[in-house]
Amino acid sequence: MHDIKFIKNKPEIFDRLQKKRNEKVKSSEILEIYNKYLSHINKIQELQKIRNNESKKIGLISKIESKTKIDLLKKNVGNLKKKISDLNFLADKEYSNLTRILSLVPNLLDEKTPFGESDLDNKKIKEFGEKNEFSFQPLDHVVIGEKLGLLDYTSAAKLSGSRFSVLKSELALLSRALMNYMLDKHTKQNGYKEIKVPELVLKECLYGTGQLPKFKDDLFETREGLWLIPTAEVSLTNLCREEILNYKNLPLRYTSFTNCFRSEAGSAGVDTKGLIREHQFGKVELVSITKPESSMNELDRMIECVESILKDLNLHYRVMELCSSDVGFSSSYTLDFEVWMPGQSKFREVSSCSNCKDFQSRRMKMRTKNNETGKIIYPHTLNGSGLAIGRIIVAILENFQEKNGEVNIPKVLWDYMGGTKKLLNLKD
RNA sequence: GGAGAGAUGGCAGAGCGGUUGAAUGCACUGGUCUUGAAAACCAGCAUAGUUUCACGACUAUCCAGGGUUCGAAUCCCUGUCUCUCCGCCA
Repeated sequence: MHDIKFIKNKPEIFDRLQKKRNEKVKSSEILEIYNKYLSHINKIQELQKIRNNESKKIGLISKIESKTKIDLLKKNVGNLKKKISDLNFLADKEYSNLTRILSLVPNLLDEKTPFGESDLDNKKIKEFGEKNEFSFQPLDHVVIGEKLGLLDYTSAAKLSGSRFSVLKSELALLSRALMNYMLDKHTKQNGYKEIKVPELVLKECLYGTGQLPKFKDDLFETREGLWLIPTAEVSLTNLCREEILNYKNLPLRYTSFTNCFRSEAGSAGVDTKGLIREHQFGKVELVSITKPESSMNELDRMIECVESILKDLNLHYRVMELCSSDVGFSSSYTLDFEVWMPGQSKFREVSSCSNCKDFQSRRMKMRTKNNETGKIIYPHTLNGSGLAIGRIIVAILENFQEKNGEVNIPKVLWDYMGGTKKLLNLKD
């Protein structure tokens, strides 16, 4: 949510940065509604002041004055009440109009975010490792998994239809190993606090992080009005919704493994089979809540935490700076991590790290009191995948496959795999 | 799901329908004292909004939404949540 006073004071910046996103909103229409609202509010407060004074007067003189005189006073206040409630009705109308519009306006882009018209304009800022050499034609993860008898899409379709997976035996274990390894890394080495959170949340949470009201169609809603989270960012960030956080405790760093649920409404026909794009997938998430001035440093730190995992796994990846058309609704500046997938001959996103600045904290009324100034301020929120389990499984299957169809497990996972170092082809 | 109790400032916890935005304690901030710290003492300390160059003034808020009243933290209704007891259940 935007600070209306910012729009009022710096309309040209607001308009320029929204235009950079290709958004149509104009500060002028927003301010017009806001000014109408203010004029009602001013009148209301004036009348309320009179009402309060008159009521106090009645209380004071009620024991001395005659009944008729008091009744007259009461009648006058009664008239005021009617005017006040009429004006309140008008003010409420303008206010809900204002919030309805503002709730659909995306975050202001950071000046660092490059301009671009599609994901083709994203800028590569870093690359680590290099493409594996294969003496044979590397296979896609679905083929590898099915050949090994560890991925079962017939069963998945029987249970839940398309965009679901059934993982078996060592592959199910690999999924669990990755979760444990990543959580251990983030809690023991990277300073994050592990939290186990609900995966069904109230709509207020989704409003707070920015998925609602605009992206309703991407989410699953239950009959009871609870919503399945599309990412643990929702649950973790909303832990601090409507809180005044202790300034001294910042930054807060949370990590959690959850299942994530996405309807994938807009991606019909794309990646319909496999672990790349599923309705349900596991992900370890990182969330940081920081003082405003240190959020960009925190993003750098978060990136290192994500990189530490990719390096451990020995994966070839690149870091992309998202351009203006590709940065998400709530984010101001985003970096994506893409891992090379030889079976598909392309880089695929496995993590996205965003600085949402005070956009989410304003939406969810998360605040903190600056000790030095005594002012109430909005902290900055950041989130990053650390990482998406399904896509990392794809990366492992495709990058470490051998000619006979077997797959080597990265060394850091051996202990987590109970000593299993390789996915064996037991069929042949 | 049934029966009862409750929801007040960062936390704990008072509060007769009329200067109660709200006692008190803790926490927090500043000061005195101390080599430093602790302790003690003194002072400050809710949030949102309007208005003002500023000091300030004003308005709203005691879970949420309605209602009664000239006036509600205080009375009434509805909802949400929490706790205790019973039932059911991973």
